[in-house]
Amino acid sequence: MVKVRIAPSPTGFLHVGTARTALYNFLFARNGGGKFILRIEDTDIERSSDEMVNVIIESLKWMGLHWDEGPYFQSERRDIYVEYADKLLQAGLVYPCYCTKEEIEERKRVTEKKKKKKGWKYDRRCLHLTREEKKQFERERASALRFRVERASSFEDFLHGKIERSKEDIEDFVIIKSDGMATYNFACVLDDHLMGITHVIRGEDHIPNTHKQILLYEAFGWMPPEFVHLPLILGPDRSKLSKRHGAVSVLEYRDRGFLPEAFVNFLALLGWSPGGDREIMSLDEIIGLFSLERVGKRGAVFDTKKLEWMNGEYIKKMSDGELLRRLSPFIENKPGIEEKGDEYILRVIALLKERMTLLSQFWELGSYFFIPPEQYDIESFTKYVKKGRAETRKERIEKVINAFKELKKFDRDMAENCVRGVAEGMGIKAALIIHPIRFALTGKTGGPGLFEIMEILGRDECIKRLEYFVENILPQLNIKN
RNA sequence: GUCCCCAUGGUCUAGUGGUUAGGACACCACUCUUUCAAGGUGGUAGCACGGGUUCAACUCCCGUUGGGGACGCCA
Repeated sequence: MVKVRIAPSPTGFLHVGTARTALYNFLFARNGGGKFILRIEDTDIERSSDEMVNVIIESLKWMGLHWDEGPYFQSERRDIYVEYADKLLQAGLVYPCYCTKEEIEERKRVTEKKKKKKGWKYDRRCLHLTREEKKQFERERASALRFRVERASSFEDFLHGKIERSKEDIEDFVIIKSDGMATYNFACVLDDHLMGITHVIRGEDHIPNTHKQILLYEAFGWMPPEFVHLPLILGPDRSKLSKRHGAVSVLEYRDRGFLPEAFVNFLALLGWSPGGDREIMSLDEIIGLFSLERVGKRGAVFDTKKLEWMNGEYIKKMSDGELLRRLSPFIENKPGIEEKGDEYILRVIALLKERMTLLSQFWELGSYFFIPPEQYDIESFTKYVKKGRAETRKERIEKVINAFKELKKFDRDMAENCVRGVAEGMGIKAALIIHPIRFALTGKTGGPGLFEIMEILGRDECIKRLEYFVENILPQLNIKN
């Protein structure tokens, strides 16, 4: 049975790239009936935080990636790492290193300056210490443990095939830090082996690490797992996606109004394709279709525009009731929401959902259903008037108000007949009067059909807003009648 | 700089030796409409280059170029 893991580090929020890695691991496990485990790689005690652990967990849950085991914490497995490190020490495969960070940095700086290029490798100073020097250091300094690299490393990557690296290109790397904690490479190998991980699916930026890890597997005499190095997710400039490209935190996407379904669907397609033309797929469908063979080798640019499009597709397909639930965090504290109630909001959702691409747009697009316009987009409206497509004579709008006052019933058809009737009576095209009315009611020049808006607002509210408009806004327009 | 990875339109991709190189996003135009979206129709745009292999290369091999990644007692 396959067993995979996602191993994020709680030194920051869950990154979009890590999220995609998590997703592919999850998909691979679910598709093959295997296990997906969560392991928190918090060997950097300084930089790890409980808060970030929670953020990671919340992010994975939001995406619907449920794990079967864990979370395991590497910070709790320290004794295991030390025990295994000791085995390597006994076997003479690792040696204590007393160099301080500063000393190493200094030697590195000097060497690189002399060679006029980058590419420092630990100089093995502590491997060649005399007995006396060693004794001296042992008394004065804490030691780290370095792995003695004596052979080349080679492994078969699932996606890339054979990847090799000569021993000259691998430095003697630290496996136990001077604080006694394992480094990433060491903890990772031990855990992957001890936890029975069969496939290590991770980002391509780990390829250099893999060579070190292979050496460790060999040192212990263990079978390494299958390695699958996924291409990276790129920013618009084709470099590794990072904060400077904009939002990279999963929760940020949630908060901006993306649906997890859309987010996951989009991420799945960033580097994988089911073949053919399918794009909109549920998580279950993706699980059924997923295979590592169909994962590409090319880094993919994270295209927010397409994500937004996809999100809009999901919103449009979603039932109004479900949408109401999803919308709640975005509107619960807005004015008028509480008073109007779900029934009313549902009617607004029906009008707005085909115009929304993000959940957060509901309020921007339709706040006027709940409170009178706070702002009127006079600039846009003026353009309209100048094109001769809107009428702004006070009397004409007043005629509509009066006609409305006569109406006993008020639904979209009544409102429409009424407005069109007034226009006809004045001998002008209905559109000329429709535009200013929309503007008076909503403060905007675009939006759902005017008569549908009217039906929801109700007769009295329409009259109120029209009167307010005639008195207070129209004079500001500064347009000759 | 060294090592490693990659290469189909602006972006995500289908393609697996013989295709008018297909789809989606974005963009443009038209259409629909009271507006904005959505929808419909159409359009611009691509196999990085050079050598091989082959009757035949986008597809296979090599090189060049270009892009990216790693070079931490971070993960």
